[in-house]
Amino acid sequence: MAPPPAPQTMKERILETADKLFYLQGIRAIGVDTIAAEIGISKRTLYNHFPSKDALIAAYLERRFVHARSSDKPPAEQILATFDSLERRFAAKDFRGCPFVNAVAELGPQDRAVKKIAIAFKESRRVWFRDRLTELGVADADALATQLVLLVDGSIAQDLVRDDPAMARAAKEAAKVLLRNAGVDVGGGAAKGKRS
Amino acid sequence: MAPPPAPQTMKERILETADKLFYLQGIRAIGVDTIAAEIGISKRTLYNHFPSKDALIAAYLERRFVHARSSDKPPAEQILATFDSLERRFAAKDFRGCPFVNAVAELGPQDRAVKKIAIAFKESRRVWFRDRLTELGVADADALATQLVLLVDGSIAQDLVRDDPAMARAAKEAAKVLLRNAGVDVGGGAAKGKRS
DNA sequence: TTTTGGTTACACAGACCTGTGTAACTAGTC
DNA sequence: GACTAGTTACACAGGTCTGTGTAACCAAAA
Repeated sequence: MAPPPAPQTMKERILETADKLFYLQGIRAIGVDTIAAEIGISKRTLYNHFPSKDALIAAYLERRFVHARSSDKPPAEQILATFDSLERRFAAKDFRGCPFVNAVAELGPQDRAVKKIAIAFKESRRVWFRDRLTELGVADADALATQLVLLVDGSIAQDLVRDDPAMARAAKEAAKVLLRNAGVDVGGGAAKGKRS
Repeated sequence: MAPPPAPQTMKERILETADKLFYLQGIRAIGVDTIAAEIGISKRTLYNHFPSKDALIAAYLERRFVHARSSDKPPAEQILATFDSLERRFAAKDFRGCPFVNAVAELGPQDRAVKKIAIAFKESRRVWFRDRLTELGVADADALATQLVLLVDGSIAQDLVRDDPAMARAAKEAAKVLLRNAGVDVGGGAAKGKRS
């Protein structure tokens, strides 16, 4: 269960450090010198592993692209658990928004490569939601999945500027309403009614 | 009603151009040289009007901070119209996300000044929603207002990476469900039920 | 006309950036 | 021991950036 003692390769160490600095401080704000210095290697070594900073940026984003997995818990629970995990991440003080959105924001629209992977990531999450909703027998799973990712990305953006983990809880409450409205049982009463 | 023929001041011309370039290409991506060149003035003139690039950035964000006004239309309509206007803006090809979120994303967390104005903007929009909801007699206007801004920011983030104006429509549909759930009449049937 | 305020052209300091070139060093391997 | 692969230190080219200094210029006001 514990990952192997990790005889971490040089490439991995570079990526790990680039990840930390790029994500926390911004891609444009960090030079390759800084990354090399942080690890304690020479800039030359870094360039021996990555042909350019662009390649390093691409690898950084690829590495951030973790595909969500589905557990054996009930789909509705899985969906709502997404927002709980979001809240935990917001509470951590090394959270700084969605790396893909940030990358698109700071690298601009002309960087096709970055945009492509960002789109892929967003779509993968939407599909994950959709599949869970389909399992639940929701009629228009596609539309509802889109609405759920809006709540996810909205809470991320809000937390980025406000540093308020409660945004995740607000998103979860909204998600519950949307799910109930689609006929999904999420506990705590039927669709309508502001009773208590 | 029409604004005066605008004997635009130098300062205004600089701000206007800075706005266009900062917003479309990114704050870090644009140098003061570029802005001056675009207007056809010397860099010296620019620095005669703004003491530093930071000051220009601050002024750029201040200028973007337009307070939403409320019309005399019914509050529910006003709320939903927000998403229509969002969709129109998404469709325009010079839309590139929320300038405040983008600024925070690319300038990093240490830039207190930028973060402050970004927070103020986000909060002003939340308050606008809340006030409309209070007019409607919604019980927990605060909570619902937060959920609505999540939908707004979520659709903006999604459109930024996907260039898909339909995100605004999806947000609007979700907003309708949330409003109905709070007892607001938004036309098209009562709260629950997927009847057509 | 003279003065004055804003402007221009242009050079430049000082910093930082990406990326390369090179010679020396330090393992491990045959 | 000899060979090899990866690494290091370091200089440097060539570019960009912010911000300043300076002398000339131009137009409108006094």
